Amino acid sequence: MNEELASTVISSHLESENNNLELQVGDGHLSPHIDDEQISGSSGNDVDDDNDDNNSVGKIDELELPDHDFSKLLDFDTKSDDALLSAANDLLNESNGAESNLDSQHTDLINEEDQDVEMNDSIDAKESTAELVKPDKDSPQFIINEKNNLFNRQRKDSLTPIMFQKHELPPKNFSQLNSSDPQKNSEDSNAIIEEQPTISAYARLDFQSFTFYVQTLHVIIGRRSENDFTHKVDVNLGPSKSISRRHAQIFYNFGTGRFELSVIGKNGAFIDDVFVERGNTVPLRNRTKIQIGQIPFQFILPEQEKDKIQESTKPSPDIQTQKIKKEETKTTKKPKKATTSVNTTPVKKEAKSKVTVDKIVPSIPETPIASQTTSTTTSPKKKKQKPAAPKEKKQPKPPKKVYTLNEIPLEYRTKPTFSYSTLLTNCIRKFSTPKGMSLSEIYAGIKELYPYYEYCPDGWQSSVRHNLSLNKSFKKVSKEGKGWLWGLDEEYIAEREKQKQKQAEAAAAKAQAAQMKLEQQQQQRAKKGGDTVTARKGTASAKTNTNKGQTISQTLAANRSTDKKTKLNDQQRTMKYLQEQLMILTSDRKGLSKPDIANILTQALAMTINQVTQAAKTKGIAGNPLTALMDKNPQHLTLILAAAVNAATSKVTKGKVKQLVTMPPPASMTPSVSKAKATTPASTETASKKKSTAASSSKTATTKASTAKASAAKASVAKASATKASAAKASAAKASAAKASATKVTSTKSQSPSITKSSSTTKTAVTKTTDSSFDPSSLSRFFQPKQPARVPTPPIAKQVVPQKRSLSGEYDDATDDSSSEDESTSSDDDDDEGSDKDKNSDGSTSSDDDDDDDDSDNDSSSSDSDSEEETKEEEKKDVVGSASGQGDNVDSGLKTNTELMNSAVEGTISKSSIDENISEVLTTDQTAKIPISDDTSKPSISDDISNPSISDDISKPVDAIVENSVNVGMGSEANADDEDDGTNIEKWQFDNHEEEPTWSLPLVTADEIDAKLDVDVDVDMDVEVDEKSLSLDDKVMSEINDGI
DNA sequence: CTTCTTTTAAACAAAT
DNA sequence: CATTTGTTTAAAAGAA
Ligand SMILES: [Mg+2]
Repeated sequence: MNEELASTVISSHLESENNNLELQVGDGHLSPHIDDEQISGSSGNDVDDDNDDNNSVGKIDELELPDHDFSKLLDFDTKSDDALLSAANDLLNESNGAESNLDSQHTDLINEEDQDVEMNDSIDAKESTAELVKPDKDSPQFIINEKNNLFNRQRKDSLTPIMFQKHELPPKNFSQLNSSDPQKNSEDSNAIIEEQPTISAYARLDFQSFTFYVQTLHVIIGRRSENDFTHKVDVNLGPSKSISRRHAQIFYNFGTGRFELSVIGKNGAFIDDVFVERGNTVPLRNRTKIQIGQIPFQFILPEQEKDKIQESTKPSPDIQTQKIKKEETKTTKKPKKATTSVNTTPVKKEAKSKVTVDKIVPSIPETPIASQTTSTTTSPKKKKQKPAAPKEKKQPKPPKKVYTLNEIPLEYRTKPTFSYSTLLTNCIRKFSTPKGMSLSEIYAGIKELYPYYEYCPDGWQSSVRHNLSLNKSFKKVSKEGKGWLWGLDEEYIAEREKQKQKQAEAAAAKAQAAQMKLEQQQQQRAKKGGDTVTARKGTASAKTNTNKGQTISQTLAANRSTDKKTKLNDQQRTMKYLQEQLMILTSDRKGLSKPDIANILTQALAMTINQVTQAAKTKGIAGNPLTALMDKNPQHLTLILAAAVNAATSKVTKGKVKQLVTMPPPASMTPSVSKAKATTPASTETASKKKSTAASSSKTATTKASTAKASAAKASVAKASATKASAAKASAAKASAAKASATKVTSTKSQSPSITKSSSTTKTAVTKTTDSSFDPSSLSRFFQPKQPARVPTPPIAKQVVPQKRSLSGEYDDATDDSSSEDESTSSDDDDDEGSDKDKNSDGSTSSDDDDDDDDSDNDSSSSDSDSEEETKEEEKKDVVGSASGQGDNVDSGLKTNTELMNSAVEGTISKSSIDENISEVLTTDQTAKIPISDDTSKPSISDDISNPSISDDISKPVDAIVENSVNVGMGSEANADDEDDGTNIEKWQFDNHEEEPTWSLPLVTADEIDAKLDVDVDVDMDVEVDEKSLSLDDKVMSEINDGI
């Protein structure tokens, strides 16, 4: 039933769109009569009406989609499409369709979604229309009322197809929805897509993964799950419950002559980073940032952007908006004259002329922040203002802020490579009191240790919980109000380590033995003369193939080199990492042409390599410094890369563009690794918790006192970090990431991660502070640690992060299922008094306990019954056999980042000799070219790449090497779609790039690079680098030295 | 291609 | 009634 309708509607829409396209002309102004049309209009097809409206109104412009301009918002790959589609259709699974959508990129399908929706609604449409339009009612209230009616309106916008490329229609959607005649739909859509070169619309909404064209004067934005046919929305933000079915609407206010957005949803929205409560209406300016739920997008008005683009890369001019707030909302109502009427929708011509902006709006003269943007380090100002606004006293839940790339300090944009178990171990070691740490404290601790987690979405917390419960290394030490205080099971950890080592050794021995054998065999063969080349088939595993039948030389190489191999791999890994980071850093091309970008990237890479190498040499450090740096402290590397990119940029553009990448304030970055970081975000939640009754609090307090020692220790640590933080901040106004936290930091510090519950009074105060200062939610979806959306994406998939995970593995034995056994076995002492204890716990806990427990679970959840069934099964836990790994010593044991780093460095260094390193580096340099261009030069396959013959390489021509490296760096796909130019480029690692654009390599040859380095670049390097990179290097170096 | 580890998500239960 | 906190189970991605 619905399906049929749907199909019909869709087709009609499509047609209509075509019409629109044709219509393009656009008359220009918005004439009042339009209203009439709209109101009266819409009989039958909504669509038609819409079109009419458009026509009458005149659509202003055609937007071409200069993707590059909006590179941030638009670029990227197809996969997203799939995601969207799936989300749209149904896939609840994907769950936050929103998120997945966002993450993914590219064209949208929303249209389709819309269509669906529309269909459903189509019926209702008519009446709604009437209301909408009435110009008079600008007032928000009015609007709101309308909403109540829900169903009604239907105007939809067009869907524009945007470019689309590859993604063919998603069969799924259509098939599902319109079983009736998928073909038709598909065809239509295709047709449209192809045909339309430009799109007529009043404005557009740029989402991360798609673009919505506003082609009607009223657009409803909200939530809608697939099966929900009760209402329709023009822009479907996915199933997330945090978004109301009708969360916001964008409409044209004839009175003020501009588009405005009314927030209808319960949870409000962020407009230019300012929280706007439900019921308020705010004017939309070009590039106004909007965030609803977890979905950020931007309102874009047509205009000629080209020029601007360059200058103001930054999309957000926000500040004023903030001020606007409610008051402004009111402004809407202001009577204003017709004269300006058109402005908002600046038709190219008319708009310009008319645009007298409005005095009405106070905002305008903002400082040209945008322009400064790059140069000034940007960050400071932005911070998030949200704290102020969002804090409503009411119940409304504090929405979470999603950070935008630019809002996140460079250092914290990349996910730490540590596994969660390592993260937890480090965190607990650092902050835990003997009694353990509560979950919230752990969260806070991790954020403090690794600020990355401050800015990313909260998915990681789920992983943390998962690890705590599943991994035996973590045990419940004592109970706290609601949950448990977690601690480390040192014994368990120790044992595990042992086993591992054993295994490792065994493996190593084994490997050696194997090699020996092989060697012998080969030698024999050689003698016989049977060494004819057996081409190596590529078994991927390096070792394996190496051994397998290879030439003697190869064999030899293999033998001597475990090192070599690793080195080579390291090198590849490093190059890959560097390339990826560069792509990430330069995601915003700022209008530069490909050749320029290619040039810049190439030079930047060369500079970075050169710089780091030099520094290392100076310091007399051996080993491939780049690899060491990458492993040890990627943040620094990123900074260096950023500096190099900027240096290269200004060089290439001859000063036109000084900063392609936003640099965080120098001071801020300096933070020594070893120490705790300044920013302490922390316990946001605490607030809620505090509620603890006075009694309890008092108890706690007591507890604390008793525990003093532990807490004291903690406190000290915390404070230390705090102090540093504050100092740092003070020194440099950097503002960057740190932001508001200053106050907060202190407060937090005092609390330190652990304290949450304790200090009652103090706590409250503290908590408050915390709240105001910090706001963890918000626009961050850009990056995020998580895996790609679980969309059914087929092949693709690339790994973003080059870094290797710590394979060693710390987890546990994990999976052991028979938890029961262990417990029983381990026996610890259990205590069962559980229930009693719990009750008392609060009280008793506070007092003593001391050692008391170790208890492993027991009471609470333990399901003993179950245990019975399972028998031990394979117990072997101890034995464990996993094999492989040689992993050296695992880091699990490591405590501090510093330690980790040091250890890493040592290892690296020890292996290689200086000379070799240098040579390697050089080689790398040559490799340095970064290809840019979309076409698919050719797909290189990972497999092939995987095992390049190493030993031989030396002799090999540079070219070969280059190829390898290149391949490694970027993914290639066979069929590329070209189409967009600037559009795709890179994406956040978080996004998981599935497919990377394929780059062809135009580039510079090794010689060229050398030349550049020698001549121009060098100079630049010195200049630019001195301050930033160099300083960084020094630090790094010093650390390295220390380590050594 | 299979196995093992780790990460992400979700569904649920319990406690607040 | 909404959140937290914990357990479990799946599935997907990576490394071996
Ligand atoms: Mg555990």
